[in-house]
Amino acid sequence: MPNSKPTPVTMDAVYTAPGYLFRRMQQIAVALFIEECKAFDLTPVQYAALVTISTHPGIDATRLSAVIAFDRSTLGNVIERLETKEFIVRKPAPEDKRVKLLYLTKAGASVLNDIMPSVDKAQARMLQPLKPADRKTLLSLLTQLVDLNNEASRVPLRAEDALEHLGRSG
Amino acid sequence: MPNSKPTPVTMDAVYTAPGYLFRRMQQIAVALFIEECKAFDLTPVQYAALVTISTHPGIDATRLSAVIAFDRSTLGNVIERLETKEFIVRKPAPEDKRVKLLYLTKAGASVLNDIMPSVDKAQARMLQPLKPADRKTLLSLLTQLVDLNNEASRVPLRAEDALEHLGRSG
DNA sequence: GCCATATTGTGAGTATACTGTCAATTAATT
DNA sequence: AATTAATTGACAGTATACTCACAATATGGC
Repeated sequence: MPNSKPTPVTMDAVYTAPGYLFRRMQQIAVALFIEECKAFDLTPVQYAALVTISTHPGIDATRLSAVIAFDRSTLGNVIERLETKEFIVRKPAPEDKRVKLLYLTKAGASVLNDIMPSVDKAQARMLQPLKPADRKTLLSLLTQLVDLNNEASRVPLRAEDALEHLGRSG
Repeated sequence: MPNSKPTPVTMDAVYTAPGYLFRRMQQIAVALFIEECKAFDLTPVQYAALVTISTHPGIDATRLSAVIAFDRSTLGNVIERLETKEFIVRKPAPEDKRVKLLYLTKAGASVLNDIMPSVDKAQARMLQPLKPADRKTLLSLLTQLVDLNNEASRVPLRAEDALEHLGRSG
């Protein structure tokens, strides 16, 4: 062993690290989504928010952030942009003056309906290079890993059922 | 009006989408890295840049961005922060007045050496919830997928070998 | 009823991650 | 050699994604 550097660092320290691979796949996933959905002027996060408001009409921002595992502060900006595009509206909650409830507009429901095929296409393209069996394996492992690591993230996912017990009716 | 019957949207449109899972894992990966490495004041991206400058002393910003698949504009800010922390230095290239070459400082080499165990710990924690065999499977599939989807990302990875032909010596 | 505590939305601040554009400089073409 | 191309680093702008902090409001303990 020739004695020169303290630690022989190679690029493998980057390329084989799971964190690096997750970052790359996130980059690729966003790029494919934007490419397929460019006609709709919606980002992946805005799409997720829109879906959730569609399935949970009248949800508030804090609960929305928990349902899609999204930071509350960041979500404020996302909501603002969706409101500017007139895809959603904010209405003050009658029983709690702090809360603003979120609803889809007709335009929001329409764009959500129309964008679906493009979203599906983008999602399919992400896994397309793999063999079908490998796609299933990867999705299964990823789903497990995200679930088992849920508490490790700064903004853990709190699914809909759990939310009902966290609210005012707890 | 093409659609009289709107598609019944469920949260599965979000939760089972590969793009959503990749975003969650990226969130989790960053959170674990920051947690394990908080003593070193380095982000995952800054770490990757530092490793690459260590293995490629005198690399310039454009080439660095290609080697870690990182946007050139974003990288400018990353480099600036690493310079402020005095982990790297920028030196003007003698043969090309546009180029600034990047080198580790002693403090940079030191922090890179010291942070390694914490980085390894963070990387291990990301996959820890899976069985060892599943970890290998996931890593293998992820590596394949990132490689096969390389051109889909906005900033494709251009590995070191390819770079030598893109440079001045082509 | 009152006070400590918690929640909600919001704001500032930092750090990716991308799109453009731009001037300075270098390389390629004629 | 002179015009054109391409490259480099920098800047502005947008959008996540997180931190901490704050005022307004609501809740629970007493």
